Amino acid sequence: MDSDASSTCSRSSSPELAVDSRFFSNKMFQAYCADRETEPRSDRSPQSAGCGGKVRGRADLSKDDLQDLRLKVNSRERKRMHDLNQAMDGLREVMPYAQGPSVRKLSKISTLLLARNYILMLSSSLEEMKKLVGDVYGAGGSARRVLPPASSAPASQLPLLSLGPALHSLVGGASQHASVPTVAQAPRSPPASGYLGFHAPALPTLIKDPLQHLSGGYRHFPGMPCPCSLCQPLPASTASLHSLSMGK
DNA sequence: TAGGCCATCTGGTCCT
DNA sequence: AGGACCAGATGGCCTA
Repeated sequence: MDSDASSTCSRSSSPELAVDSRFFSNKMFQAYCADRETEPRSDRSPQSAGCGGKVRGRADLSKDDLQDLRLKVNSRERKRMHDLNQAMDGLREVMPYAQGPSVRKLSKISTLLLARNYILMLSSSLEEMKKLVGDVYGAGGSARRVLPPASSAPASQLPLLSLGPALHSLVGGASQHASVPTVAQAPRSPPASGYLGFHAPALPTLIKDPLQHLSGGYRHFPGMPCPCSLCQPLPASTASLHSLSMGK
C-alpha cells in the first residue's frame, strides 16, 4: 500500500503485515533459502554469497539468524522508502495543482518534474520582479521614503504590495485579463493556481513548460482583490526566501 | 487486457 | 561490521 496515501489506496502490502514473521511464507525468501541450502559453498564469492551479500562471519549463522537479519534489512529498507514517500507527500502539498479526495495523486515522477519546473518558474518570477523593482526605484532611488511607514503586511512583502499597481503596468499583459478574478485560495498552503497568479495551466503543460504562463498577467483594479502573484501575500517559506533575495 | 504506478524484497556498493 | 543507498525483479492494483 502507499505509505503516503493509505487513505486513498488499499494495497495489500502494509509494512506491519510484511514485518510479521508470517512474511516468511514469502516465495522469494523460501526460494532463496532453498537455493542456499542446495548451492555448494565453494561456488559462492564472498560478496555474492548469503543474504545481503555480506557473509563473512555469517556463514555459520543459523537459518533463523539469517531470517532475522533479512527481516531487519527489509524493515529498514521499508522504513527508508516510507520516509521517502513522506517527503514526496510534503512536496506534493506545496505543488500548484488541485488537491483533494477526488483528485488523483500526482505520481512520483510527475511530482518531481512539476517541482523542478515550479522552482524554475518561481526563480524566473523573482528575477523579473527584482528587475522591475530596480526599474521603478531607479539606481539611486530612495525606496525607504516611498514605503509606507506601517502596515499589517510583513516587512518582506511591503515593497511588492506597494508596487503592485506599478508592476502591473510593466508586467501585466494588459491584453490578457478578464473580469475581476476570484479570490485566491486559502493562504495556508500555496498549491493553488490562485497563488501562482495565473490561470492554472493544465498539469501536463506545467510539468513540461513552467515559464510559458508567466507572461499572462492580470489587470490591477484599485481596491479590488487581485490574485496575481505580485499582490498576494507570500507564504512563509517564500517570504523568507524573498527577503533573502531582495536583501542584497 | 495492456500499461502505468507502486510497495516490497533483494543483493551489491559505499560510507561511517 | 552495520547501516544507508541504489537498482533490478516481482507481483498487486487500477485505469483506459
